[in-house]
Amino acid sequence: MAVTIKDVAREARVSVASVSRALNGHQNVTSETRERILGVVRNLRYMPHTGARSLITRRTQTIGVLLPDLYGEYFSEIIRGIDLAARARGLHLLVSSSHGDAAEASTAIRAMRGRVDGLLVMSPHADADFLADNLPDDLPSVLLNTRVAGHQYSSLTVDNYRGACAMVRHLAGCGHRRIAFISGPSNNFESEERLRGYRETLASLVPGSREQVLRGDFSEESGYRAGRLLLAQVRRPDAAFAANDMMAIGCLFALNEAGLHVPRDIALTGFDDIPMARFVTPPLTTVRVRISEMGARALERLALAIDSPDREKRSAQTIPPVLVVRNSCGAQRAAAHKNASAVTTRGATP
Amino acid sequence: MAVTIKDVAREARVSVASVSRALNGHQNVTSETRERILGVVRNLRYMPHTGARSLITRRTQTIGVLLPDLYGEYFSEIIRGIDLAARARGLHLLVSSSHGDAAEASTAIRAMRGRVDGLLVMSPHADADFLADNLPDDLPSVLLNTRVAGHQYSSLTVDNYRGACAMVRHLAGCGHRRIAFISGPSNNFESEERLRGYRETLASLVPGSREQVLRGDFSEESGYRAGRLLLAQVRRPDAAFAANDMMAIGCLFALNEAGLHVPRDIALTGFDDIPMARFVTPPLTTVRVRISEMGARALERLALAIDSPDREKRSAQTIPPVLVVRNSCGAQRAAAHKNASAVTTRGATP
DNA sequence: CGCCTGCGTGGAAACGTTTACACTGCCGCA
DNA sequence: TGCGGCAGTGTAAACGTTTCCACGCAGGCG
Repeated sequence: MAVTIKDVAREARVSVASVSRALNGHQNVTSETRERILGVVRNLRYMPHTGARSLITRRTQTIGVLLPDLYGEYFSEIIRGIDLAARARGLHLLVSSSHGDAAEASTAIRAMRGRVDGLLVMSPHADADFLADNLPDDLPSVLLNTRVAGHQYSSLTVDNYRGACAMVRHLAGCGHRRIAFISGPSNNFESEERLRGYRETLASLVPGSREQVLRGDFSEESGYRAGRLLLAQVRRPDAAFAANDMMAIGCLFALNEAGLHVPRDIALTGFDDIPMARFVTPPLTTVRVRISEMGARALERLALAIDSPDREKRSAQTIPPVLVVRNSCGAQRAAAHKNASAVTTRGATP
Repeated sequence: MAVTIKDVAREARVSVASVSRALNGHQNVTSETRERILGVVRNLRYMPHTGARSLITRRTQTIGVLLPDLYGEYFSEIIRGIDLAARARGLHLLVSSSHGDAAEASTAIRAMRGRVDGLLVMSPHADADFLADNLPDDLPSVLLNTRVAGHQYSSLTVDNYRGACAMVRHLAGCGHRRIAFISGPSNNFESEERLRGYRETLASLVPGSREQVLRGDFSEESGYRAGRLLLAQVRRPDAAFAANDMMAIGCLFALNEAGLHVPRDIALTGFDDIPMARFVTPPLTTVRVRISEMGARALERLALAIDSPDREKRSAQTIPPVLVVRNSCGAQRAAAHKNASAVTTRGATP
């Protein structure tokens, strides 16, 4: 049986109230009794039961984090950013991954009731109905890259549309005309926005061009398959733009395997700027999202909302991404070297 | 104010006991009342307060995970594996990173009291004293790659020593004689074991050889610095073995930058087999740890210990790692292609 | 007809804290 | 001397559940 505050009180010959006061640093307890109590606490190796405490204080010092998945560098970076900001504020993290399953996401959120002070939800496949049904309205929440109706929730969203626009503009600027797009999963907000950016920019910038969309699902494997499909075409595009970096890397594998050289034979770009993008050969031209920073920022907003729920202003913030030009698009001659990848902001912030 | 079980009871004109029974699927409640209660639950959008529930049931369905850091693919993979296994068992995850700080690790563990059913601790810098002082002995725990005295705790440990031995043996077998080692942080169990493997195998296999150890800290940056140091030497080694993949990748950058070709000019290998190891050029010869699998296994053991604490047998399991030969060591001619990297078990399992 | 059984339900204790409130001395001041 | 106030401490309620126990009632059986 674990030692409780009562055991400490008995041993120290005081009431539980005094033990509580001593432990929480309240003033109204003599230093003598305080010392005695703390001594007993050490002896008995007493640790307060945080669960019981939070029942009465109504504070858990914990943030619930709901992610669609935990696989790959993208989510790893998100969590890292969140953790960084959480640690700075002494908050703990209860993480859950829903694997794109709405039912699972729903139960995950329910399971958090009473264990967290706020919710950080990243759910690119969620729609307004889902949120309305599942998000407790008494729990401060921040939505991350989630399709959101209006000003009903606090949200932080990467401007995927503009990012994709910037990339297509860049590729067109490099002289590429036949630009293929490797899309993410259907019904995914981020994927859809990136696709939209590709479509519209291609149509407006390269008149008479025909779009070519290869369906992927954000996984390396699907990028590889898309690459194989590209290779099989009679008239290959001169550039491929993958909706995220992992698919670009998978595609790169397929192209290399077939003996093609990127960017000489075909340009290839991605989206996200995961750490790995710098390390592949050639280094990937991509759209930088500052993933961990985004996670940290989301947590900051949530923490603010928790601390002062009264003046919580629910607003939708948009983060402009930034085009990062490396070697895979053929725009750069010089060999890339560490930390010196050129960063261009062309068109990312209008 | 959030809606509680009392509100539901009042609305449904039953006692809280019946509501509880209806919600938990107990038998002794007529289907009529059950329906009525569940209807009210839906109407009021009632969600049970899991915190209050766990106070009385003494189950939280949550596992505490303490990691030294959250940065990079290694930890990302660990978490993924843990999450995978946890989801399969309907368990939640409370994660904490200690950033190598013992005090922080200590408070993190304390903060978990009453919120978790068990603890998964990865703390390569912890010693027996720290564990004895901070690990509650009434809480089932599993230690991951942690220096552990004996049979006092349940633990899962990669055989870093043998892994390093296998790598040095392989490099020597490739004809390399001057083999440098880029070490991890001091006072880190895993780092020390890998260094020991390097030292002993080098001494026994290459008589008259002189070891060369460059001090790193597992970060890419430190690998890069080690690479610069290697380049500055009058008589360069013909192989460098980094204590983890990220340092090998950093080192690779430094070497490439200087115009050296790996493996022609110098062989380079790592440890861990993080996903990225396959994607760099040349693909990295390394020691495969099956990181996510290890995380999953650790969780399985913990879950078992929680379910039947009576017959919990505290034992120290060791996982034999496996040598993965790719191109960076110069042993292989053929171009690597997806999923076809040769896997050799030489010496990994005696 | 009376009693036992069993089923559905309600009352209340318990989980481990925090905290509002009450109490007890003691000190200082009028 | 008497009284107010205050500092230190204790009592008990509260947080939102689960569950033990008791109760009432219906039905079956002797």
